Amino acid sequence: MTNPSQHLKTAEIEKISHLEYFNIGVSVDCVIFCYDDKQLKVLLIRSDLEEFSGLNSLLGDLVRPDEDIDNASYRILKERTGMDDVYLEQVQAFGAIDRHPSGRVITIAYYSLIDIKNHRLQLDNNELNWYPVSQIRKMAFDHKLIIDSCLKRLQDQILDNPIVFNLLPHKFSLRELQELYEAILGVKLDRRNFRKKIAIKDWLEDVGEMEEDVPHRPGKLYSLKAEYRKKPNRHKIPAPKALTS
Amino acid sequence: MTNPSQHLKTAEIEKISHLEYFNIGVSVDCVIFCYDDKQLKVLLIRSDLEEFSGLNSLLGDLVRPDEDIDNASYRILKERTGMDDVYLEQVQAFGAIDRHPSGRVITIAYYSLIDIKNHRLQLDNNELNWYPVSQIRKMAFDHKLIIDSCLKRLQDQILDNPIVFNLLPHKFSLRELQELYEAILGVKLDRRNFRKKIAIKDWLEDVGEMEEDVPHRPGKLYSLKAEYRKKPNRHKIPAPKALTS
DNA sequence: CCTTAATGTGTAAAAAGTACATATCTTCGA
DNA sequence: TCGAAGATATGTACTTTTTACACATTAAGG
Repeated sequence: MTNPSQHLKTAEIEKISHLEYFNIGVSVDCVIFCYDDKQLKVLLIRSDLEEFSGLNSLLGDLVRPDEDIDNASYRILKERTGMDDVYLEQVQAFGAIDRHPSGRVITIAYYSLIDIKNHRLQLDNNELNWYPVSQIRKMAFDHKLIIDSCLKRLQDQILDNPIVFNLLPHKFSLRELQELYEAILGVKLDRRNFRKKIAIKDWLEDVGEMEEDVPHRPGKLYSLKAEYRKKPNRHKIPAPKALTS
Repeated sequence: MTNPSQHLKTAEIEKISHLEYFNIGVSVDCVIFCYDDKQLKVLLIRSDLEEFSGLNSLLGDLVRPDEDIDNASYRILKERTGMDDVYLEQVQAFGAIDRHPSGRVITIAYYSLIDIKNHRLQLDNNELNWYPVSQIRKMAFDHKLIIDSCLKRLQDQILDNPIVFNLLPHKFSLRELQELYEAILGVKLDRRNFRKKIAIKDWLEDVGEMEEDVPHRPGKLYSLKAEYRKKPNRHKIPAPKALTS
């Protein structure tokens, strides 16, 4: 009737850590969304595992023992995209026994929203590319499942929380915003009803400018009100804590 | 630009598993809800860690290397309550560096809904008890945070999904159901509007019986329609898979 | 048999969501 | 420079959902 995970004293951890319990790897996988060419896209990399040759996988890495899991996902994002002020949110853990062909690795899935226009990242590396979510089929590992879970979470959140603006430039037109919602939700929306709904939320302010270089009548530009634009916490990597091992 | 978690070949895993990366423990913690005495309660155990002396903690355990994380939470529930056909759902992982005083342990939180009336479990062990959610203050580890997250998830789900019935006996009155919703959501509901809303969902069927032994006019009894009563998947513990270690 | 305490039920008003059409502005090409 | 094309901007009637609210009925208990 006691709880082994509580029971562990320092000495005991040392004793068993290299035996049964601590033989599980923990990784973080990031579903990095962007909005480009009127499509919701995800950043994927060609898998370098033989078992998954020809398939893509998410960006991920093992969590370091002295690293918070949120920080691990920020680190991956920073390493891959160079960006560090991004929206990131944990979705859930995936822990099927055979999800990793090389051993037991439990992964924690995060999704991220970035503005591709502001941060043009170097994709010279042709192993790393953006793929439209709607066209993603087979993936390495359980990554298709992870993407689906993250997309669903995103869809559930955009109606109540002003988060999609992380996918857009600072200034945008209502048409762009509507097309983004349509891309995420996978439905067509009525323009007048959409504008009414957005107006009620009172998230936006008119920046007093108009679209430029569009081949039609330009629309007004808006931006998210500052009060909703709160930066995510700075995720400094803290000094390593003295560990027991 | 490569992904260490993918890179791992069997030999490499063996080489590093006892070094840096695999020195993280993975546990599962269960927020086991029941409904009793018109209150939502959680099953807690007195912590046996010195650091948390006098505090309660959730029921949890380390995940075994050959065990699916969902199965780990079922195992804990089975061990602690004797029940194995329960509603269980993962919420998220908690992975702050210093959340466990004895070392690095990442935990995955689940919540569970059980009907205390049907399965009277032996609480002779006075280290293990039910506590009203509304009265829980300080907890061992980050378990207060975990309980709050699980409660929020539960609150978000009960309006759309017929899951609260896992907390009730097979037959129940609409008053009992309403009181349960009130206990979970922490608000008072209007009786007529509540009944209308439940009627629209069409989840219930009249069992043709009345309450008994109540000190007032008895109400009709209802039960959840069979089509919504789908048992959770049987979670057999699978044969251990050959592992690399 | 009278009191108490709960069950059971409907309607009107307000709010939110949906369907839908016309005038205006800018570009572009004839 | 004029007209056509294509997008912006906007309001209203209709439907659905949500909310607020009161009274007759039933069984238990003294």
